[in-house]
Formats: sequence, structure tokens, C-alpha cells
Amino acid sequence: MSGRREEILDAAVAIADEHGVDAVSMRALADRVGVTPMALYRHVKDKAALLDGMVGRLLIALLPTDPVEEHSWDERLRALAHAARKVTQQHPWAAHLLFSRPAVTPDGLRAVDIIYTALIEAGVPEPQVPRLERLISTFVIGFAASEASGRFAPGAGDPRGRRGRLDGGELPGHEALGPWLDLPLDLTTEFEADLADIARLVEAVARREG
Amino acid sequence: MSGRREEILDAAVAIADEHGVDAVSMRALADRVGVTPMALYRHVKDKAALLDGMVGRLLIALLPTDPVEEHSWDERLRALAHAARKVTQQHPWAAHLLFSRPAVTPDGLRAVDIIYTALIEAGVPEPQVPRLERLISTFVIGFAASEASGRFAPGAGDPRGRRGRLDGGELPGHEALGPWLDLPLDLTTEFEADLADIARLVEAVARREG
DNA sequence: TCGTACACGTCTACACCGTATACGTCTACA
DNA sequence: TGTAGACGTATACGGTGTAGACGTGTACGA
Repeated sequence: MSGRREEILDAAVAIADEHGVDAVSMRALADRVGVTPMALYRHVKDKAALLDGMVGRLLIALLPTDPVEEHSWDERLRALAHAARKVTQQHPWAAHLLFSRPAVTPDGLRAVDIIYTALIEAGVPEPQVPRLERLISTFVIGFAASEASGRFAPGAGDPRGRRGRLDGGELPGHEALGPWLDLPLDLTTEFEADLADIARLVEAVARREG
Repeated sequence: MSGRREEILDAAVAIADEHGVDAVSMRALADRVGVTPMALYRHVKDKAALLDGMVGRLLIALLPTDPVEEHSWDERLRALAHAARKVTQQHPWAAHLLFSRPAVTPDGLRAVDIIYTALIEAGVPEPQVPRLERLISTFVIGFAASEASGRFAPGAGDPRGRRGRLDGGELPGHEALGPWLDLPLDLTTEFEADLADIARLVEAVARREG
């Protein structure tokens, strides 16, 4: 009822945004809220629940603000996907938590429902809808998490460095692709292309027996 | 050179398998190896590097054992995907680490190369290959991580519970799907269906301008 | 008006964590 | 024989999450 819990969660989110999620300790959070560490336990079961709650606060941003009916199903899907990516860009620490904490909050459920209705409208046979929802959300969260945690980062996966280290015919694929691996990658347009491909995948499923 | 480091990493993996990754502390690991905690630092830079090394040990299992040439590109892709899922089923704690620790180890690179060559063979235009590699690996790792950390688990996302809690027209998608949401889900066949859809996606890209 | 719940916060304490620093010891090789 | 390096130990510091016992205010029914 009281907004005290939300106040605490938002303070925790602020700490994570400013100093990384590792800086969110019960002591640091208590300091920020102006209270003793143990006082936090009145509002949050334990540290794991605190992290859950923090993610929950972010899920609010996933939901569309304008009425849904005005857009086509693939526009709604794209909007949701971009909203998810935006959240993890603004709160990179949250990306991998999205995997462990399923969408059980009301806001999370509403996001899932957006995908369900979009897929139904696209003509996907109903038995296939839950599977495709999982496929799509898995990819979107995975992309966001990869981006946020540096799996795509040039520094980490730098192609130049990669091929330098080991290849003497050992990595024929890398060798064949040569220059294409050195291109700087624009993750926004890549994300767009991926979403377009997935939309086509949805249409193909709908066509198969729709 | 010495196998001491591998011995330590394997001990750490064993602890994680038995008691969860949180149980892998420098002290517990040292105990297991029969040594003082600080001795570990001769073989491992710090705890983060220890986790990296543990993941590295697991990546070995991703590579195919039998010669590659005998299988078609989509069979090779499927084999790799299944190997990845198997690893995270046997070592659930490792799933989300795959996102943060990019494939910079030799074994990781070889796995990426398998995808590259498969896509080239499928007829994907070369500029598109790296993008599709990321799309595929992102989905596969995402699926594995979701499964391993319970995002798909009935307990957490139980549809019955979900719909019970909030819907009064609030979740039209859930309502429309009704019974389909109550089906027990077989993640193995779902994974198969997903991979088949993605293979079709690859073929579509190859067809577009191949 | 009093009594009593109850929400909220504090204080103290414990067991555990990663790791910096300094010190031994054993082996190999010039 | 001396010396360098690999390997392990001992001690210590500052941090962590949280259990348990204890206060304090405010609201409400008798």
C-alpha cells in the first residue's frame, strides 16, 4: 500500500544506474534511503527479492502509452521490442536479470499479452502462439542482454584480434568472410533487420496452416 | 602449461554443479583442492577470471566429435544448438555467464566458425552472415538461459496462476488462448520446432538475394 | 482516556566473502 | 653453489547479507 517500498526500489535502481548493480548493497541502499540496513527488511524479503523488485519497476516502461488499436500487429511487436531494448540500454545491469525473473508481475503479463494478441492477429494458429511468444521474447531479451553485457562489443569480440590469434585453416568461416568481419556494427539497424526477419518468420508460420 | 589450472577449474565446476555457483567461493574451492585460498591466485587472476575459466572448460563440449563434412549445414547447426542446450542443462549455473563472457576462447571461436561456414553453405549473402550468426547464437543461448534459470518453468509462469490473478478483459490474449496455455510444455520438441523455423528463416534470407 | 496492536526503525552480532601483503619452501638450472 | 622462479602459507582488512532482540510512534476499539 505505502509507497515506501517503491521509494526503496527506485533508490536501488538509481544506485545501480550510477555505480553498477554490484554497488547495490543493503548498507549502501540503507544509507541512500536514510535508514538502517535492517530497516529495509520490513519492505523487502531479502536481497534476491530486492533485485526482483528492481526489475519489476523497470517493466513498467515496456507498456505502450498510446492506444493499441491504431497500429498493425507487427508495429506493436516492434514497439515492444524497441522498448525492451531501450530499457536495457538505460539499465544495463538489468538485462540478465530478465532471464531469471519471469514475467509474473502484472506489467510483465501485459507485455506477454501484447505479443499474444499480435500473433493471433497475424494469423498464427493458436496452438503455436505460446511457442512463438517464447521464441520472440527469448530473442529480444537475449539481444538486449548480449548488447548490455558486451557480448557483441568490438572490444571483446574484435574480429581483427580474433583472426589474429588462431587460424591456419583452423577457422575457414572467419577466413572466408574476411572483410565483412571488420565492419563496425550498428546494433540498431541490426536489431531492425532481425525483427523484420522474425516478422517474416511469423508470417510464414501463419501461412503454413493459417 | 601445468594442468594445475585445469584441475582447479574443474574443481570449481564440480562445486557449482553440486551446490550452485554461489557456493563457489575462493575458500570453498581452496578446501576442495586441498590448499590455502590465496594459493589459487597463482593460477587465476581473480574471481571473475575464475568464472571465465570455468565457462571456458565447458565450451569444449560444444565442438562436434565426428568429421564435419558428412552432414548438411542445417544438421551441423542443429547439432551445435543441441550441444549448447545440453551443456546448460548439465551446468545450469553457466547459462547466463555465456552472455557476459563472449566467445573469445579458441573453442568459442571454433563454435562461431561452425555457424559461419554453415550459413555460407546455405547460400546466405556474405555481408549478412555475421548478423545471422549473432541472431542464431543469441536465440540459442537465450533459450538455454531461459530454460536453465526457470523463465519457462511452469512453477514460475504457471498459466493457471497467471490468469487467475488479473484479468477482466485486461489480458485479452491470455483469455483467447485459454486452454492452450495450460498444456504442459515439452521444451525439447519446442526447441526443435524453433530451430526448424530459424533454418527456414536462413533459407529465406539466402533466397532473397542468393 | 487508556490499552493494545502493529508498522517501522535501530542496535548488535555472526559468519562469510574477496584479496593485498609479506613470508616461507622446493626445484631447476647456470 | 647460487640464484631465480613457481608454488603455497599466514595474517589481516574491509566488505557482505541477515538473524534476533529491542525500541518508538501512531491508530483504533473499549
